[in-house]
Amino acid sequence: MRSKKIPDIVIRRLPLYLRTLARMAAEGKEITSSDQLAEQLRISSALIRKDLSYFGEFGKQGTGYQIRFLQEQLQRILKVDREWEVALVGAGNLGRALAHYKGFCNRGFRIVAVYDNDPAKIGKMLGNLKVKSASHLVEDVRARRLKMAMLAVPADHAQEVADQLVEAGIRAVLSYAPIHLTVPDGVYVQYIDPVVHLQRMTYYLGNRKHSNLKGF
Amino acid sequence: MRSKKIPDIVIRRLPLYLRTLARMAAEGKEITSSDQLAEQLRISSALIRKDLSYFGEFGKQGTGYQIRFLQEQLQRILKVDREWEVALVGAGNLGRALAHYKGFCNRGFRIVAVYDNDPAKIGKMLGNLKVKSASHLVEDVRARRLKMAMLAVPADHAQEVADQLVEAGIRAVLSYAPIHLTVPDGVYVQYIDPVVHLQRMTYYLGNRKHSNLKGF
DNA sequence: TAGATTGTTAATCGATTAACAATC
DNA sequence: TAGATTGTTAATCGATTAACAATC
Repeated sequence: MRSKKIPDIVIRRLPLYLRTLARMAAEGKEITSSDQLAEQLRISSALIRKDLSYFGEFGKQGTGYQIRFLQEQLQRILKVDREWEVALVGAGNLGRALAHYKGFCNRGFRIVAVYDNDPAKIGKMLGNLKVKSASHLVEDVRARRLKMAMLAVPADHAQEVADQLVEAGIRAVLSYAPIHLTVPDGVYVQYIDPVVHLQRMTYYLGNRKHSNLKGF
Repeated sequence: MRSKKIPDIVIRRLPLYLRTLARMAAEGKEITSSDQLAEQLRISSALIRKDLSYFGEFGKQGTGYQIRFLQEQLQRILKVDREWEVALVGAGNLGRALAHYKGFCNRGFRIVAVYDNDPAKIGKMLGNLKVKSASHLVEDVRARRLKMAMLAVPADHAQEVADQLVEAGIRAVLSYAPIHLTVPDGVYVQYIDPVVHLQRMTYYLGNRKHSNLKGF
């Protein structure tokens, strides 16, 4: 089963399954079905069953899936059955929001260091972390063997910082800068750009205030 | 050309084209080609030409695309050749970061109102906006005829706020809450959940610190 | 048992790519 | 003109769905 290459599009859905399972577990549910998951996620139940079947047989005919068990399996598959230590670069408003965000810790991640190049910010506390000088980034990240980083710096510094992160041994970057980063093979980048998401919706919005006035 | 339904996956790429074009324009370039765009975006040039051809003929054989012109066309298609007024709900750390973010204004969006239900935050300034009570949200948003909103509230309030936004006439929501929102047909939702993005990368990361020790 | 739901196959659907005539 | 690049078609590739035997 693990033998043939699993499509990235399948991998990309697994975190969504995990999130829905967590929700169900929080509601006290113990068992679910591909139909229930499908309804929550607005995809077909066949797709969910097929996705899961790449990795094993996690359900029981006639019953469905044990939520706790399926969570554990997906966490293992996605390698979030552990805690990844993450570096954060950028201690501006966005960096602060990320540093304070409570949602990382129980889903596999913890920010363990914050860097900035602004002397006014270096030394200040962000949550329970002291902001360190970006000049220590490379040696520091390498010494701690960090593999993941979040990038919350202005667009015009993003590539430069990305280069440093790669040099320091970072393998996965979550970038909030609205530019495409160039990185070597084997380094993974995901982007979050709120404007892109907003622009994906405006296409579908009618032009006029009174959209019930069809044709006018 | 506008007659047959355009696949959503095409629409989803247009903002990325727009972003790359903006970058090129900022660098002083005036003309580009599907090959150049493709290289930047790591997709095939044929795909770019095909995507654009859904909407018209924007290039010139032998020459390529006038960057400024293509930007204008894409902005028009995505309806971001205007400024959309956006409501922001949630004045916590994330809300603050969004309120201060400079990247909205020149890409079609402006936050014009901020709401929170925390008495300690109501009345405070967030950037140049005064935080208003969430109790005014519905009448306020409706009166201003706002069509878009950003949701930066804790997960356990997100659905409730989403319901209010829909009631107030909001047609598109960008949600930062890590849960699936249920909304009526005709209301569009996009999600930003950094943990999902992180979890999409860990699958590909080796387990061990010393990943050069193959097999051990 | 009867009912429900899985895992899986084959069919369908849709998206991407290769190729090239048109043409700037 | 010669070279370059578009817009578009047909072929390929990949993803989703429908259906159902297996089985809990």
